[in-house]
Amino acid sequence: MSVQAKNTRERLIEAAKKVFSEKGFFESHISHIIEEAGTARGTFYIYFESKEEIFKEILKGIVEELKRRIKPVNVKEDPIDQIVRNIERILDFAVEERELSKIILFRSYDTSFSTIVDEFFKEVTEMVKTSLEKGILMGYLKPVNTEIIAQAMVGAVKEIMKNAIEKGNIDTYMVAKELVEFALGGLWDVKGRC
Amino acid sequence: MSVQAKNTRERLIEAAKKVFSEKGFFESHISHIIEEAGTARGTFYIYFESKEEIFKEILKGIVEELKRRIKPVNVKEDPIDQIVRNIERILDFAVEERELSKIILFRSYDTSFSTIVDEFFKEVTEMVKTSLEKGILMGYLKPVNTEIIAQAMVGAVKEIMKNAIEKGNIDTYMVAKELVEFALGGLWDVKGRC
Amino acid sequence: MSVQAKNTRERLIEAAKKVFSEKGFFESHISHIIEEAGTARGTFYIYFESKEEIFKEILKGIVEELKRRIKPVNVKEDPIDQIVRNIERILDFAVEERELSKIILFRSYDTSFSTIVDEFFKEVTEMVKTSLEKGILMGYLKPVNTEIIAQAMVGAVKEIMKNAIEKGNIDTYMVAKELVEFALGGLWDVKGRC
Amino acid sequence: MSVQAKNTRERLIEAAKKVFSEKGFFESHISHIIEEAGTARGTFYIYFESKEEIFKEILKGIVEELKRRIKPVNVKEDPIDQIVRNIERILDFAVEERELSKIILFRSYDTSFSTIVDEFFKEVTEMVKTSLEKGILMGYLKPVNTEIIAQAMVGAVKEIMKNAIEKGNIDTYMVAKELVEFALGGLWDVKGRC
DNA sequence: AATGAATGAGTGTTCATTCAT
DNA sequence: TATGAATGAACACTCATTCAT
Repeated sequence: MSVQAKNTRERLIEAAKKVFSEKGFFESHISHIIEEAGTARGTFYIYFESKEEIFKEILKGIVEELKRRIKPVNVKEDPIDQIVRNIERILDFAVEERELSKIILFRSYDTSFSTIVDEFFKEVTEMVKTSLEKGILMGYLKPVNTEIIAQAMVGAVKEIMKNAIEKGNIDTYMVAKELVEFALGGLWDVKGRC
Repeated sequence: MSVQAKNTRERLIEAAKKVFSEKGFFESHISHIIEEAGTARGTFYIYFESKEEIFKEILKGIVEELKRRIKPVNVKEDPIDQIVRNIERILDFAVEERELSKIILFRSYDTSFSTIVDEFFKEVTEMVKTSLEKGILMGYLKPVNTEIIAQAMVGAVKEIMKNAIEKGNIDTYMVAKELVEFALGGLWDVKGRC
Repeated sequence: MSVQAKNTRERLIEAAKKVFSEKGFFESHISHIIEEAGTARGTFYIYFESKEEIFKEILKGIVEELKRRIKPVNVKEDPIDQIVRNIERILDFAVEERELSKIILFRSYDTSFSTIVDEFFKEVTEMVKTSLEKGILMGYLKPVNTEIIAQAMVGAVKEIMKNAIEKGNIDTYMVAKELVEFALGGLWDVKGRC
Repeated sequence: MSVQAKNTRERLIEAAKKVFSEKGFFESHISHIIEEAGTARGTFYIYFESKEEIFKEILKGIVEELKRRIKPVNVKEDPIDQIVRNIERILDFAVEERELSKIILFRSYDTSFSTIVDEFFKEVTEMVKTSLEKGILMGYLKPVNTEIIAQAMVGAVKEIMKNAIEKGNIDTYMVAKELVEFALGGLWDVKGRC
């Protein structure tokens, strides 16, 4: 694959990301992508077998990047801060890569692709659940229904991501911190209660 | 409109709900709907102007039903219990009307329809935000960033709904209660802290 | 056939005339006709076998009426005046029955119907041709190419009819006279020529 | 646009001319045109946006060609001969381009297209009217009702055109001359009258 | 590698006609 | 007679994909 070719492929991917993020899978047409990329119709099919393929590649890229941003919590440092940082990095992705984030959070895609995204969120939910269980076992956390609470927490972050995409420039660290504090401390004002 | 006609229309709506919930808007075709309903092609167009129209009607129905299930919290009774009941009713919808719930939570639809659903969730978020502000003012709740927390809570319920749809028979009251307790009390085990 | 029935049939015919005159054959739909007539869909098919049939009936009615208005020229009275009167009556039809006239002069219809109208105009052309031949034989008229001139005269009247339909209230006798005088005397100003 | 493309487009136009001339606008279907042209369905839509578009293009072409054949009468040469030549060229069009002529003179088309053709004939009528007025002012022609006579003359030529289309090979110069002589001299045999 | 003209299966939609009530 | 719900063949148009150059 020559440099030129690599450029063409890259151009198509970038174009597709833009188009998919604006219109979703179904309302994006090959004509939109090649027009945006400035290539001919046939050129698209040199690099990609189908519309499905390029979409899947983009989708997998998004999921990989998101996974990369979630780092396992180690015991050497403050676990709470590590969780905040993980959420911060996820929100950063929403802000930095608005187009890509839109694709998985706002835009519609073929039922057959859902597994890719759903799988990812399920994995994350499982991770959170395991962490909660650990925290409970260690006596730090209340003995909650970990499955439910894990789902709730993932749903919460997703929704905040959506808002981050729309708002654009938010203080992701602050938001992540607020979220974690809320999850840990809850809403009750306990000042005078103990 | 005769009884027949009402039945036919109803049959088409029911068929469409099923088809849309399985395939989403784009991959659902008129042929699928009429086959499911057992009517002729032309019959569909007696009752609906287009595929868009019937989808919109179904979407609006879902949103209306969800709104109906969210009752304003009054001061005469325990507010916490009322919130739990609201969430319970929403989760009940996910369990009772799995197909309809799938449409708005899992399936893809035309960008032009998103507003209907998005508007609804924005309204709910706004409601939650206002409630939080009231609780803070009355000194019951901590002074949190109400916008962020409201979004987080709505996202949490959405995610739990998704799980309810998939799981099928869950104890919605218990789940709602768990969720509210988590939101109020947080995760920190405070037994020995005060 | 009861009186009621006759009324229904008549109502459908009148409605069809109006609709056909506005939209032509192809863009007129059964729904337009029954809406205008205030009958049910099925009622239409009690009285007419098809859209074609009712159109044909109307078309034939128009042609019959036009034929009725063209009276053979007799030798007892001034032949020129009789011709003027014939043309006047044709133009009167255009003015009195604008809708019907529109159908044959402006609106589009199925190729299979053209014969009905074309036949009529051909007959008229033949009549004019025969008259011209007679006039030439009797020495009143110049020895022209009767076929060409007959066609020209029929075409002239058709075009004047179209104008009569559009203008609405014109002095049809005057126009008919002007036309005949032109045909007989031509345009050359011969005042000083003989 | 490549040579191929131009050929394909041309082929479609030629096919459409043939089909439209045989069936009129409404009874011509895309399938007829592409079958005649020997292209695939989609190919049609590469070159034309819709059935309406290709029809309009053809219609406009006809009107343009007809306009091209009507040359303004100049004073340097015999005006009568120039008029004869104009009519001759119009009749030549009917003979040379029978298919195209059929489209505007015999075949049915959407009401929305009529303006294109009507406009043309109105323009021509206006031209004739102005010429008549000039002739009257210059004392060559009798003071007739120019509007009526102009219409009559246009209608006459239209009808002769129709005949030319059907007959096929006629002496267009002779017919044009006959027509003009008739218009100028009328039918009265004036041999013994002055 | 790159092009872009050509393809054709597949969509939504229309509308004259039928028929049970 | 009258109704109007139901029918389905037929139509214009779309768009992912192919392939000769």
